[in-house]
Amino acid sequence: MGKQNVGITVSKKDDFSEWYTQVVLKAKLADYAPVKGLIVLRPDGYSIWESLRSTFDKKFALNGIRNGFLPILIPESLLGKEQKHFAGFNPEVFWVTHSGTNEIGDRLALRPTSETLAYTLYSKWIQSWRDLPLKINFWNTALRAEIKATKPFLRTSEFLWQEGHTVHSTKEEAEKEVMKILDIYKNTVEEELAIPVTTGKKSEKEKFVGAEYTTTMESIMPDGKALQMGTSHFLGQNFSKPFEVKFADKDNVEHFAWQTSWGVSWRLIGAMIMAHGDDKGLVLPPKVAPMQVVIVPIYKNDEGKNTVLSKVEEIQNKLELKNIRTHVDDREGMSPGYKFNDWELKGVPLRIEIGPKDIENQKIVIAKRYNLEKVSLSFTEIEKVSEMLDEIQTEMLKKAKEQAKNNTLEILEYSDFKAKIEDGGFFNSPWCGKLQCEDKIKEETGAEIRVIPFNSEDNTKKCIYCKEQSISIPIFARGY
RNA sequence: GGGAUCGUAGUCUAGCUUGGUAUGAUACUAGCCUGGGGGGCUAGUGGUCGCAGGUUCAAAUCCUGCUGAUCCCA
Repeated sequence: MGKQNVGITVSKKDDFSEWYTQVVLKAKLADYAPVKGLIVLRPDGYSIWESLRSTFDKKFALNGIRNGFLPILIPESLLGKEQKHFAGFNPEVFWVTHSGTNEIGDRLALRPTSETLAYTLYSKWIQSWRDLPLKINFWNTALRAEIKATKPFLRTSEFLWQEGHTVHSTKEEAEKEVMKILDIYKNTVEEELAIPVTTGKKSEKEKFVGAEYTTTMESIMPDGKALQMGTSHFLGQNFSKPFEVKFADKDNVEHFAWQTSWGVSWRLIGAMIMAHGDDKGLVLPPKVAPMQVVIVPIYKNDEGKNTVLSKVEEIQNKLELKNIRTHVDDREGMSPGYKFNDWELKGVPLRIEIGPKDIENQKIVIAKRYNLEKVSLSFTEIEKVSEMLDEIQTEMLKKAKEQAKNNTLEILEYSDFKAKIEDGGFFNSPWCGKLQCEDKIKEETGAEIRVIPFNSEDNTKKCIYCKEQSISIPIFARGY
């Protein structure tokens, strides 16, 4: 068997974009669908999504949020109820105009997001302060016709996500909810996917259309581009007014409610691929890996095979008792070397090798995917695999944090900004708060304000563009 | 939004200029040998050449339209 085209044929450093696409396809996470801009998730890709979903569901439940389901079609009359919101989404909406051969009068949108639909229903469901807070999350897909070149997980015309929509009786409670969700997002991404994020607010220019303000978490990818990892919006009463989401308070006065919406998508999978993968392929954080340990038995003849396989089964049972997701690669007719490369391409965190030599020495060989180290363990130390997985998870986050730190620069001079933007990275640069400067910087450098980190207010510096007094130090970067 | 490149077996590809039903590798199937880092030999399977139309006795090849992908720039 040749090695041509089986593995990743470019290096992550030299051709990041091609590298990414190859990893997605060759690790069998996803494939292209026969329609422009759409992808298909394969079991290994979907399994990662299911793992994230189950973690989020647990955390949402602890916060009093339950899951619901909304239909995919939204009548145009509803979608257009909040003007700014509609104007923002309209260019990328897919429309259903016919049922069979009959034209539909009020054409139907394939949901680009569900605010308008959800709030139409919320207005029916909410009458009293006793009905609040109302907190529902929806796991579904959203459709937005992408004009730009698409990329699996990062930009596709249909994407898997969750959208949460909550309603509160007070502004304070709603704002608190926005932050609670952002916190859940941050700790889940850091703990499960081992990707560090920076949280803060979006600028007025970049906020969600229809929101009072948008909070966000952003990450810097190894190629120096920023990726939005999730957003949590404070909607104020911008939707409750047009959609009449009203409630009678304890004093019997009718009030418009205060709302939030928030979402993360399968983009997180794309971020995980970029953050941790290497020239051999995918590297999965143990917590979300569909298989955490793969065992490759090695033997020369039937007799050796029986001895090895019975030991393999014993080890597999021990690991499974500790709830470690274990797979035995007993495929015939493939050399061990082929299997090693195959599992490395697919990013399985730990590989155990057992052959005649190991049986003789009462030991196994364990290879760690994230740093390609091999160590040996005696048969009596099998339970250490649990600790190794935890350690790998920790080390991966640590490594990603260092990477992010190296990609973050303090830039005070615009000439410096322009000179270094080609290499990418997060730039901490003072800003006066004016849209004009933000626009000019975007126009001249392609960089935008990705996030204004919490506690980044600073009026002691000069705006990177106009030199007037700064109000904060946002993070500028080119984005995906 | 602007530009460039490309679509031939699961994958990568030759052939296209100068029209004659497709080349090679790899993968896949079977058997034997192998087996601790992408194995060897032998014999097989697999393609309406992205889609639709046109020119022609004849189209992967020439023409038109459509569609999809990749990369670069704002």
